[in-house]
This record gives sequence, C-alpha cells and structure tokens, in this order.
Amino acid sequence: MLKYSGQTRVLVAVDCIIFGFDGESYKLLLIQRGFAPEKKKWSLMGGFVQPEESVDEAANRILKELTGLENVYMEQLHTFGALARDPVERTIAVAYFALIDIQKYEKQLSKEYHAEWFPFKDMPDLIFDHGQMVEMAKNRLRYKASLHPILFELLPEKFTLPQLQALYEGLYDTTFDKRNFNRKLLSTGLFLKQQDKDKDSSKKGAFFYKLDQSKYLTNFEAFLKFIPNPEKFLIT
Amino acid sequence: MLKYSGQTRVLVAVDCIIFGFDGESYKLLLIQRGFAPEKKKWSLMGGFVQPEESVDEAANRILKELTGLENVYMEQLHTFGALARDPVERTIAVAYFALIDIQKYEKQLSKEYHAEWFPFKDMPDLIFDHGQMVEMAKNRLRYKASLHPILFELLPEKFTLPQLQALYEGLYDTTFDKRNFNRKLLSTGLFLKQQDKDKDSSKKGAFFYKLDQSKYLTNFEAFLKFIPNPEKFLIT
DNA sequence: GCAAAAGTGTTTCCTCTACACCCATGG
DNA sequence: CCATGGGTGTAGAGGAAACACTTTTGC
Repeated sequence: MLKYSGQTRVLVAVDCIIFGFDGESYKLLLIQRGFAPEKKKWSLMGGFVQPEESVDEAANRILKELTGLENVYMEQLHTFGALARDPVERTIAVAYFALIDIQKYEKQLSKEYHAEWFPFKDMPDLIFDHGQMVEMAKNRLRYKASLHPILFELLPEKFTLPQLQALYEGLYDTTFDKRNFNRKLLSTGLFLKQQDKDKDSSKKGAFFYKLDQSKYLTNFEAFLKFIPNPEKFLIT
Repeated sequence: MLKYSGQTRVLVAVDCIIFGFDGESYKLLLIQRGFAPEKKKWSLMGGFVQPEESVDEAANRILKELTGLENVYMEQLHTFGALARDPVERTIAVAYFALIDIQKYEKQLSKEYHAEWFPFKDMPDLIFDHGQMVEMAKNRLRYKASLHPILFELLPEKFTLPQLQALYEGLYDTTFDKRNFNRKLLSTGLFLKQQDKDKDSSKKGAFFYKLDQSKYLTNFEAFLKFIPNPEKFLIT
C-alpha cells in the first residue's frame, strides 16, 4: 500500500476518566503507574492505540482491562495535543469519560493495576495533563447532566428518589428542594415505580424506581432541564 | 531522549469545518483536492500535524493557510479514529470547526486551493468521513448556539436585527416571531444600538447594532436560551 | 400612494419556585 | 412513643408564547 511520504507519525494514547457514585459522593478510578516515567504516581487509566483497533475500540479495551465492564456509557471528551504533554515522547491523547455503576466493576482487576477510587475532594496530583483532563470531564458531565438523562448510568438498576437526589446534589455540590426535585424528575416519565422499598437507609423505607428502558433510550438525547439555574454551576 | 518501545506511531491530521453566513444561508468552505487519493474530489481543508506544533496550532495554521484569518473562533469538534477512514494509510483526524465572517477571508488564498463556499442544501459528496464530520459540526453548532452567544462570530462588526434573525432562522431552518425574538436577544444586554441604519435591504432601513465587547467576552459562556423549544431541533 | 420591510405592547398561559406538614417504621 | 427520613400540595411570581397594527420611505 502507498503511504503519505515525508510526514511524521506520532504515538496516540487513550485516557479514560472513570466516574462512579457510591451514594454519598462522586469518585474517580485512578491507577498507580507501574512503569516509568512517573512510576508510582497516580494517573488515569490509559494505553496506546494499537494498529488493529479504532480509537473508540481502544477506549473500550482500556476500560474493560481495568473494570471488566463492557457496554458502558462512554463518550469522547477531548483530544490533548500539546507538544510536551508527555516528557518521554510526543504523544497525542484522546480522552474519554465513562460512567459506571460502582458496584459492578471487578475489584480483582483494580487490584492488579493498583487502582483506587478517589472522591473529587480528595484527589492526588496526577501525572502529565491528567488533572486538566479530569477538570474538563467534570465540567462536561455537569453540563450534560443538566440537560440530559445521563447520570442514571451511575446507579444500579433499582434506585430510590432520595438516592437520585443525592446523585444530582453531589454533582453540583448543592442541595435541592425535594418536592420540586421529585416533581421535575418524575415529570419526565422516565421512571417506573416499583412495589418494593429500600429499607436500608431509613425506617419508613423509600420506594424503588427503575428506568423505563424504552423511554430512556428514545429520550436519551432529549433536551430537558434537570437542575434549576444551571448557569450558576456550569462552565462551557 | 528515551522513547516508548514497541508501539506503533500513526499519522495525525487536522480537518477544519469552516462555517460562513452570507445573510441568506449558511455555507461551508470546501476545497478541491489537488493530490491523490481522491484528487479533484471535494474535501474539508486539512493537513498533518507537524512535529513542532501542537494539534491546536496545526488547526490554526491550516485555517490561516486557506482563509488568511487568525484569532478566529475555532473549537475542537471530535477525533475520528476509525481504522480505514483514510484508505492510504492509517490516519487519525482531529476535526475542528471555525466560524468566520464570510466577508473577511482572502479570496486569493481560496483560489489557490480551488476552494468554494457551498450552502448546506447543495453540498457535494466529500471524501473519506468528511461528510460525517460536517454533520457532527452542524449538530454541534445548533446545539451550542441554542444556549450560548456564538453565532455573532459569523457576522460583520455591524449588523441589524433582521440580519440576526435570519442568522438564527437559517441555522434551525425555521422562522421565529420577530417581536419575541428581538425582545429575547436584546434582553441579553449584549447589543449596542448604533445611530446609523442599513438602508440596503429595505426602504425604511434597519438600525445597526454592535456587540458590547466587554459583556460579550464575559458572557461568552453564559447559559442562555436563545431559541424556543430547542428540543425540536437538537441532536446530542 | 402604495408596496415592502422595520419596529413595537399586551394578554394569556404555564412553568418555576418557595414553602411546611403528615406518614411510616424501627428501635 | 419518639426520632428519623420519606412523601406530598399549593399559591405566587416570572418568563415564554401568541398575536396585529403603525411607521418609514423609495419607487
């Protein structure tokens, strides 16, 4: 096969910002690098794009390596192409962010990679420009979640309204009026009330809900206003 | 300098989706490729990322080569990494979209590249995955413009309210009530009414407005609702 | 004087917000 | 029986949408 001549080829890496929510706070899954440079420093899970896979496939492969999960919500975030972002050799990084149910990932794999979940408030310094990637991913998630039903990817199949509220309040680091919040969420018609209750977190117990999968899939890109006064919270 | 060993390096290209608005309709600046493969076919303006420039710098260089313009609104759109997107050799493309004042570009340069402006309705088939890039860029622009003051980048310094309305109506391929539209736009406080009128497009003449640059810059990322019922028009 | 486009106000409706009490249960 | 968290309704304010006529002026 002919090639383009006289052009320089560069390394292309994929880095994954992996979000989880434990009912209390948002967390990111980070790994401790096992190799130089910056060995032992904390980093996003990443890897180089291989010759026989697309960039999207590389992202899914890398996510699966660390979490064991497939068919997870993942979206391309941004491509980072500064000259010296990797001191070893010029590398262009395509960043993706993923939302996973924190219960589902395989702890075993995490151990192999020396991975840990870090809450937003308590994040270590990251190598290279990974801190910048994380900031951008947080902003993007806040932005998108204010308009689209996306955060449910972080929850297990069954969840309660108080859990849902904690999910939104955690992301925007604020509190919402529960009457208004419940009304708004339920008015989307995306939720199916279940018969059973979650009795773990209160004496009365809170009813479980599930997503109405058919409506969820067709309304996934719907344009809804999930939080009041989004301009107070959003960047970009 | 040490290198990462055993990894494959690939070509990285930048492609620019260049939007313009001539008062009537939206257009894209396309070039006729002067080299194989797909010589003579229409294409986005693009080029390879060079060893001594960042990806963003490459995008600005490429935009300038074709239009002569610098300091133009440009935003990274998406990175396209399918395996066979370029039949010659594996190439990963970072797409950017730019909004320019169609009056300002240098026609001379366009000629050298055999460039032409094509209205949305009348676009030729494009090489590779450039058609897909264009679709994504149009969706992104519609999305972003519904919430943020961004379309003014397409207009000259002085513009009239009817021009502004045509700008929005053209993007969403619809019509708006001019009373509600003017009220909404003016209520942003972004516009300064000028003394003089544009007498070209009507007998009565329409007052010129300018952007209030200070407010424009600070509100650029503001979260405003520019069009009614955005859910009717938007994808992602 | 008339055609063509610019400009301007009001009413209605609906959505958003603020706000407080009762309910169910486990201990 | 009481402490804890879950669940619900309403009234008021503000924003969005629908709607039609007057103004200007070149021809």
